[in-house]
This record gives sequence, C-alpha cells and structure tokens, in this order.
Amino acid sequence: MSWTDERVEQLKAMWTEGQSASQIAKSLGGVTRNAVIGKVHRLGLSNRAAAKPAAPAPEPKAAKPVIAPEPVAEPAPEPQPRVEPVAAPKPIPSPTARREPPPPTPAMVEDAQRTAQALAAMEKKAKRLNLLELTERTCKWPIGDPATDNFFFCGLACQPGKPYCEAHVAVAFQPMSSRRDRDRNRNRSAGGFR
DNA sequence: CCCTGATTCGC
DNA sequence: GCGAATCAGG
Repeated sequence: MSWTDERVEQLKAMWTEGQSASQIAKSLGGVTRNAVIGKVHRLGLSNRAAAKPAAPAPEPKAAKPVIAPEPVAEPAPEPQPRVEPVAAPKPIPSPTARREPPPPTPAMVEDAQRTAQALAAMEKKAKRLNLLELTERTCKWPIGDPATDNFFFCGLACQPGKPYCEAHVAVAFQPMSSRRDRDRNRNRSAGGFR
C-alpha cells in the first residue's frame, strides 16, 4: 500500500481527531502504526495541538532568567450534563394493564439517574471504535443506535479479564447483593422445580 | 503485558 | 519518502 491522497487525507483527519496511530493503521489497512507515525512526522503534524493557527508563542529564549508563575489556563468547571429528573411514576390507567409494575423506590430512581449521568459523561471519553477495531482488551460497551451510522463501541482499556472498561464493568456487573429486597421472596420457598 | 508517540537509519 | 526497529514512557 502507498500513501495515496485519499489515505493521507484520512490519516490527517483521524490524527487531528485524536485517534491513535495504531487505530489509524487498522482503519487504513496495509500499514503498521509505525508507518502511520512516520508519515505523521513527515507531514509535519506530529504536534496535534497544531490544529490551531494560533502561534504557540515562540518563547523568546533570548533572555528569560526568571521563571514566571505562568498561570495555566483552567480546563473550566464544565457542569455535568444534568439528566432529566425522572418524572414521578405515571398512574396511567391502561385498559390492558393488569398489574401495577413494582413501584420504583426513591433509592432505585436515584441510582438509575446516577448511572445514567455517568454513562452520558463517558460517551464523550469513549474512543469510538468500530466493530473491526475492537480487540480482546478494548471495552465492548455499545454506544448509540446500531441501526445508525452513529454507532460505535466505548473502546477504552478493558478491565483485566472483563469485556468492559472499569466504569462500564461497574454498571454491567452489579452484584445481586445490592438488591436489598431479596428476603421478601422468602414466601414462596422451596417451589423450585416440581 | 497492554498500550502510546518519537526517533533513527537502511532501504 | 518509507517504515521496521528501537527507544521512552503510561
């Protein structure tokens, strides 16, 4: 494979998007991550921050004996994306409805909201890998609608032995013990099978 | 061990 | 120009 205009174009796009060299290599196909990195350097876009025309201040090396405090720019607080507070249980008297579903306890609602928020926040950090880019150690948590072109997988580093990253493992493998209303089922004991 | 980018240097 | 090998680091 050679660096056709198209391939170079994709390389530039993905690199400026923040994709890793190995991811780009996989996506392009026929090249290794080394090849990608080499090309990146030859193209002179090794510094991803170069996306901004703003000169990074040439730093007048002439005379600067004093190390100024240099107030670093704050990343900004960024308020968490508030998830719509779940509305109160709708008492919709559906004609076909037979029995009222188990009323969610306030604790359950809060819990759901928390995980929902956490999940929403994570979708931003996701590496957005497609199916072919997944490996045995990339988080396979799906994000988006599979029927859409806007579908991808989390792709962050897997938790050892797990199919998901740490955060997604947390929501995927919630211990049964957290369900504190288990002793309620004591009633129909034995039952089992026959 | 998995991964990342950076650099070198023979081709 | 290219990229494998290597280096340095997380």
